[in-house]
Amino acid sequence: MDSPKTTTTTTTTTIPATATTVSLSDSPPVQESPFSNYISNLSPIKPVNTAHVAHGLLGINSPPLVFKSPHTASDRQINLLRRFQYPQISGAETSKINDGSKKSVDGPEDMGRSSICLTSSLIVDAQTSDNVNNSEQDQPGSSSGCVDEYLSDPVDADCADSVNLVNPNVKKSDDALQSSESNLTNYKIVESDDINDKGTKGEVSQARPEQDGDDPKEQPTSENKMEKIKEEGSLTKQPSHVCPNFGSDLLVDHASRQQCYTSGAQVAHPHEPIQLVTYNGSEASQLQRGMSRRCLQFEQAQQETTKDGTYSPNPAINLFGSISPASSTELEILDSSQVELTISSLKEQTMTAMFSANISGKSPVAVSKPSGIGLHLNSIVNTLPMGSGASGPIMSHHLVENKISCSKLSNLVERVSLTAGDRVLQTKASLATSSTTSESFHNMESFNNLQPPEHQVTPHNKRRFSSEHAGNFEEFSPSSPKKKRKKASSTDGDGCKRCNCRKTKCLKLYCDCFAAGIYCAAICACQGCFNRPEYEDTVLETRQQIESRNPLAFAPRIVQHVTEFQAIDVEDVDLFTPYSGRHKTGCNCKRSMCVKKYCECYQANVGCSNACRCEGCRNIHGRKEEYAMTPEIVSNRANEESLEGMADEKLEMVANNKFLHAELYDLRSLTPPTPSFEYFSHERDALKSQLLPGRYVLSSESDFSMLPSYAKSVSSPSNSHGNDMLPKTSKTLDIVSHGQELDYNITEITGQFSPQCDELADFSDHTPLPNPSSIMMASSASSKTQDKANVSQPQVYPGSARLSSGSSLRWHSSPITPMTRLGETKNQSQDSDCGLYDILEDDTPEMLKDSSAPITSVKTSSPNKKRVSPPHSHIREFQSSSSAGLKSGRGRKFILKSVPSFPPLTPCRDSKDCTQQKY
DNA sequence: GAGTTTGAAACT
DNA sequence: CAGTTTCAAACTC
Repeated sequence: MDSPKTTTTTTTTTIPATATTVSLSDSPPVQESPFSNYISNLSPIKPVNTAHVAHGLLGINSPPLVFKSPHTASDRQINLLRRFQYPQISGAETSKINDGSKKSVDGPEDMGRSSICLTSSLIVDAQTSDNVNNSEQDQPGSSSGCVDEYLSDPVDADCADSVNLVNPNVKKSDDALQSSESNLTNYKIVESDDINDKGTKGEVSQARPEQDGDDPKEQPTSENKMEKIKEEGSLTKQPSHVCPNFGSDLLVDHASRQQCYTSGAQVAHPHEPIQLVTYNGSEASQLQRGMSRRCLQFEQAQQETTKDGTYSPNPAINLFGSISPASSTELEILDSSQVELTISSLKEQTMTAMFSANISGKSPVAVSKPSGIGLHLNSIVNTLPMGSGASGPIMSHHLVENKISCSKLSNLVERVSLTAGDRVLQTKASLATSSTTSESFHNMESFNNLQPPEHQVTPHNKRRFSSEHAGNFEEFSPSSPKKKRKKASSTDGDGCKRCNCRKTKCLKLYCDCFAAGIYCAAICACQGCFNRPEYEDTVLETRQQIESRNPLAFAPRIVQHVTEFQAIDVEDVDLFTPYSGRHKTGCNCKRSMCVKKYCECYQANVGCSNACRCEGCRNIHGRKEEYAMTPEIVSNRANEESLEGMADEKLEMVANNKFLHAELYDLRSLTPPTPSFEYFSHERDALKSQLLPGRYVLSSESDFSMLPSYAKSVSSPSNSHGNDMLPKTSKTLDIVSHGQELDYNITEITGQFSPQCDELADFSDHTPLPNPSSIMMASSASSKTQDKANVSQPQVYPGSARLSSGSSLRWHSSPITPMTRLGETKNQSQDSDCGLYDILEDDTPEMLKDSSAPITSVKTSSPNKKRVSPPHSHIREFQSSSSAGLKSGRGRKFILKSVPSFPPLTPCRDSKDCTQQKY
């Protein structure tokens, strides 16, 4: 935490994680105290390091996986759901899921871990493998219940376990490194994790055994995972360790992983996790393992789900509580949700949720979107609502993303997209909370459905999480069946989706539940439903058939991109969020003008893209036309708008920006859920108040007034959004400035919220809130920063600077303590942010201009890449390169540089620019 | 609540 | 790959 560098170094050595684990296992207490100390001092930096390492590797490796991620995500989601739809994926996933469920059973700790672990989605895999191997089981954990451990647990468990499984040596090395670098929080975390894992081993082992025992299939899958892990080698593991900080992005391998990482990064950074650990204590550690694993699984998908985070069982709750005071509301919600849901089922979700919470730290919100990303529409939907703000429904469950699938951000969205999830977090407290709760419920339900036995408190909750996780909490809200429909179907509430299928037996993609990889819930009004746990075989078979026809049929449809702008957008958007997101296949609207939910893009709160074949697109989230528009155009428009002050134009601008970002992100393959948006939204208000006055106060306000009308004109449905939009537009114009302002605001907020927030705040400026958002933000921010940098300074290594900024941000956030951050945030955090902001502000125009070129390139590649590439880690990379080929070179370079740079960059350092920008 | 509209999914 | 049909959600009344 303290020093990114150390973390980096550690990360490099991360491999030693095993060693750390060993040491931990050996003398957990000792380490703990040091860890705790370190932790207190430390910051996420380590994660960064790990991430660092991981990035390179993971990022590289992961991308492809990422693509798969949809599947994976879906798989994971599925697993979560318990549906092991796909034997293939499902196998591994299922194993994970099982593990997760078991772990979930184990306890909230897992949740905590998961949150922590989230950082290392890889870890998850490792964990899963571990579960299989269960070398981890051994770990006795001593666990200190210290936060460190807690944090570490997730990581450790994952990493350590995985490492152990894979390479004991590696662990040793890691340990050595850690010992040497014990200071590094990351290592510590890892170690702690290990310890926890070990400590929990007993528990874990139990849980695992269950898992193992549960599904033979799982074992194989787990083995597969193990193999993968092995292949990836210590690196991945290390990354996992690293991930937390930084790595989240790098780790991307799988969207889920990425998500995890990102979240983990957030988590790791923030002290919150630590706190959680401390709170949870050994128990947490025990549970954590399971949690972490589950989380891992889920997390991937879940980024979004994590957002929800509501699942976490009581323990989870504890974690939450400990985690983010700021998010207390969320926590509370979660708690309630958790209570309702059975612990077991929830565990995973909770894990995610916790993560999200933790991550968001402050903001529960974070989660949401996640949802959305990469999710099926369902997931998306979930996210959307979130975006809408409080619309909670979507968010609520979702998000964040998510069956899982991302996002992000979301969060656990019902159907998380892959990564589901996309993930995204977004959170604003209110939104987040509501959304989260809903999500959590959904998750719970899905869980229950998935896991019949243990936890299913409810008979069937079918709900699924969609891969994305977004979790919809259909069940959650289960109001009347009919309501289900509306709400369920879309976003309503919660995201839980409910279907009303009559002829398809819920075995076709017509069924939202099925499409989301979720079992139908009691809430569903479907007739002759076969999408139930009891028909698992049928479901799986059907799924396979569908997949055979279209491998991506269950992949998240929406790829979220957390864009830098998102932060900005967030403000304006209010929650729409997902600007950055894009629909993979695009819509084909002819009469709805993409302003109604008939439009999948609109429904997902994402703008139309080139992939769309819509006619007369009026998508408020971004028109197809705009999508194609280059930054220059956007900038021009912005200028015009500023001159004209036309709300519509502003909207367009925003959309353009979003699109641009989206493109960039897409390229990056970031699918981070937009959950964070919500988070932003919260801040946004504040920001708005501030911002508006500043630049566009009048204009903005006028815009607001205009917006509604505009929105109406455009589309009635999104009026609220439209309102938000207006502000956004104004903000967008001012984005740079906003960024500054935001920073301030954020800083404040972050200070209030939590350390984690700091990071987010730094990035997002405003995102202080939610971790998930932070994650998202981070990814987005980083991406944005990079993008901007790239755009603005294509030549420069802006990458380094950018990266540094991004890294710094993260670093700052993680390393920096909240309070410090507050002060620093302005200074340091801003630094990082500043970097970004500076870039943005200074560059904004330039960026737009510059970006235009890159963007175009990006556009070309983006869609696919989005999917393919892993989430966050890639995101950054991509971000840097986001635009595409152009950037790709840079991007990679950046990435590489970024990795190294991060450590050096340390958060504060970058601030210099920030100061300038701000002032 | 019933009926219509819509666009994706499924089918040919 | 294009066109048509089927389907369930979204929407309207």
